Amino acid sequence: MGREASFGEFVRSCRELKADGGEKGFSLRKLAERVGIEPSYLSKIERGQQPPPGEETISRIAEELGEDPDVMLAMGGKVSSDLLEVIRSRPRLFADLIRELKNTPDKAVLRLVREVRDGEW
Amino acid sequence: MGREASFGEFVRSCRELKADGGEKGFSLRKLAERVGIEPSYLSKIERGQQPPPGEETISRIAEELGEDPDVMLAMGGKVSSDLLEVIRSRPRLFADLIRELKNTPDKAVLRLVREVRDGEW
DNA sequence: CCATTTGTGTAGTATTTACTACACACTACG
DNA sequence: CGTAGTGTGTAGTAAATACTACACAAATGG
Repeated sequence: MGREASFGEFVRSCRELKADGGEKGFSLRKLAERVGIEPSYLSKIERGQQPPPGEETISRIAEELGEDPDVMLAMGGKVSSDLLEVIRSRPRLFADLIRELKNTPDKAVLRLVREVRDGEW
Repeated sequence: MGREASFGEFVRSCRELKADGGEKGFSLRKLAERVGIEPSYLSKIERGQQPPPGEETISRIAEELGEDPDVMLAMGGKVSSDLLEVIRSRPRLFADLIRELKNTPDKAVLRLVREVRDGEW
């Protein structure tokens, strides 16, 4: 129940911030409509009464709320399927890399990302 | 049907190699017993008539056949849950890294893995 | 030739996932 | 005051997931 609740709480707080922030159109019902799900379903999700929805739905919620889809997916206990695809294409390589980086501090990983991006090798 | 079939074919060929290689105890039934599933189920999986089994079962099959679990999971269209856990713990970091590495050649990724392992930073 | 072992066919099932549909009560506002 | 919009409760469902149980026919082996 822990993860479901925190996911829902996060969605709700994001939505209420948007709503209070003058940007109208973020009542529970409006968000549900924009995302394409039933209001009652979203209500249950926000209160942790229902587990987080599917990947597509989480991504659409994140998009509507201006949040990072990967972060929101993570809170929902999922990982974007395009990332899974990358891993599955070269499982040995990525399994090793990710396990190696498991206990590596953020800073070092971040540096690695930049190294790769800038092609410093 | 493509992925399911190739997964099954791979399992079958591994098993038959083991069986023909003198190492007894790798008939379909024996493997099924060792893994803890019904023979008929394994039979259908090997022939691609049934989609690949769950993560735990795939891992046990790989273990029994002396194959790499990550590779076998990948063939079954899955990614080990411990890797997912690592990604979910720092989604922004790992999402960026993995997408960055999507089109990076094996050699370069491998070098990265070694760099991390040897702590060259 | 009889018992065992082998792979396979058929017919299910329990659980999880990812939702919908509709009715209800409360509040707000014009 | 009514009506529009708000969140929520109840009661479902279709499809996917991950299997089991049992029976059968062909091959194998002592």
